[in-house]
Amino acid sequence: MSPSSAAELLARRSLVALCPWASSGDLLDPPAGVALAALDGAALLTLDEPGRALLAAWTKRADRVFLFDEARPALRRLLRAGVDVARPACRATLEALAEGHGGQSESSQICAGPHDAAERAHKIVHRLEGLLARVDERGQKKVARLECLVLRAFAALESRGLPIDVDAWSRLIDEEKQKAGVAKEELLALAGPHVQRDLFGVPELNLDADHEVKVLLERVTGRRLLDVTRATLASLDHPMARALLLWRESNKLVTTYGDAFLSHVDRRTGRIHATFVPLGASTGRVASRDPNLQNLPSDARFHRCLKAPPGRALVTADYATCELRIVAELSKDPVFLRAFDEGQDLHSTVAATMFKAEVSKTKNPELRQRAKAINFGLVYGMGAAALAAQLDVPHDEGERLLQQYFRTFPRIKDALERSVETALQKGYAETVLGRRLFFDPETLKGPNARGELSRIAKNMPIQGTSADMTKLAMVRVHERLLDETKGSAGLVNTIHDELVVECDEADAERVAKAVEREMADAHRALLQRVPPEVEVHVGPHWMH
DNA sequence: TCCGACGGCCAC
DNA sequence: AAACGTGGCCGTCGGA
Repeated sequence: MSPSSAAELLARRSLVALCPWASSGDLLDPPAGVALAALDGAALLTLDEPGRALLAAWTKRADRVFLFDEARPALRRLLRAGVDVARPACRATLEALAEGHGGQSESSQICAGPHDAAERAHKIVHRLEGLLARVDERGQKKVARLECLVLRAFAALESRGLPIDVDAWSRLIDEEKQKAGVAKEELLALAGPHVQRDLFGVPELNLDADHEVKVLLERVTGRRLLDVTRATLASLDHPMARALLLWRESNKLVTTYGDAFLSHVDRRTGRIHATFVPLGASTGRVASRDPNLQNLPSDARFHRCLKAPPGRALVTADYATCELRIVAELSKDPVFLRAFDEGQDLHSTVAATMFKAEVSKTKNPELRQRAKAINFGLVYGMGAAALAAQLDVPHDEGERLLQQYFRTFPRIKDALERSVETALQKGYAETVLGRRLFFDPETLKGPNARGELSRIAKNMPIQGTSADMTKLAMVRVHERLLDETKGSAGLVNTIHDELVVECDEADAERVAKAVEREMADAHRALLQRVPPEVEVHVGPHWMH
């Protein structure tokens, strides 16, 4: 088939399936060509210059939808060829929403050649109607629209990559190696003869082997241990436990964020091109891997290494107290709403209301701490035991606090219970956008199933609505920055309720305003009652 | 060489 | 730690 038949197809049809083929598995390499398919015809297009220009002219249009088998990797490849798809649709995404499971669809590899690509394009375009009907049956049409649109932003984000100062980062890791060594020496000195040494005096102790550590600590302290987690070790109040904790802290940084992490810095771009899985979590949250860019140490030393190149800047923007604002919106609790309307410190207000005392960050801070623990815990469907543990008070005190909380804020109790009711009656929990988490009837027959369902049903609408909001914000921010900066500015990371954008230094203030505005508008599109609060920082590096 | 389960721990 | 939600990565362990 000739380019002219591709041109004809693209002009004629507003929905076209598009499957790229490529010889390399590298997402930084552009595809060799694409297969196009509509219900009434098909064409192949090699991505040499005339083909590329033809395709790019059609894909950028808002009145043309391009259906992919797996959109995100395909969009990444196309971006490397200078082809941006404004309105992608994704078979795998729709499938996930129709099936009600997460996003790790059986990874359909890139097509090796035009034949495979043509076959796949034909297949998906003919299956689309049925697939959309199943999505609709599940009530996930609006969610599907957002999930498809946001793939463009994710592809661009992955393709752009996160900038990092590898040398500065490596120096931090070296420091941590040093600290880990010191901590281990300290620990060995404290252990003395309790640790065996081989012929050459090398201690036979593997601090990574929890069982060895447990045996050693039990011997030295004379106490029985249930486990060797941080909390247990801290409660021992023993110098050897403290040395072990210091070793763990540094060793964690060395193993997880050292060479293993830096191996993901791309040779060519010097940046990190992680994989983002938009439906990676059952709640609608995004997952990130290879590497995970959503659990980098919050330590400012590390954030300072995530640095824009010379002449460039990073804009960091996050939704302040996002989940508690969602709780306020869902419950319409007057105290919560008023606190947000008036810009009060919510934890202080909650503490003052439930304890009938004056509370601020400096006045009666222990009451504020209690309120804060409950505020966060309620988002997770926390029980009295967990609260008591968190606050280090007796169980009945935890019970009492929780009761007092729900007596003071009955609408919050009602809202949480409504979620559980819906889950039991309809079989799913739901976000503000209408994203649903369907409960598997099989797994709900276990003895602890009721409690688990209850916690998930309470948490999902909150966590999931936050995800709805951030994804909507990503779509808006991505489009706005394309319009305003012609692609010089763009997203480089997203962490649940935070966006990181890279731009020219000269544009930074304007970009910051645009990001703030789009995030606030995304909030308002979902939550009508509670006001948004977006915190924005501009700097040479990631600020949080 | 790979796999999965597990304990532990990083993030929100 | 815990009857506190969502993830991913590390190392060990036991097994193919």
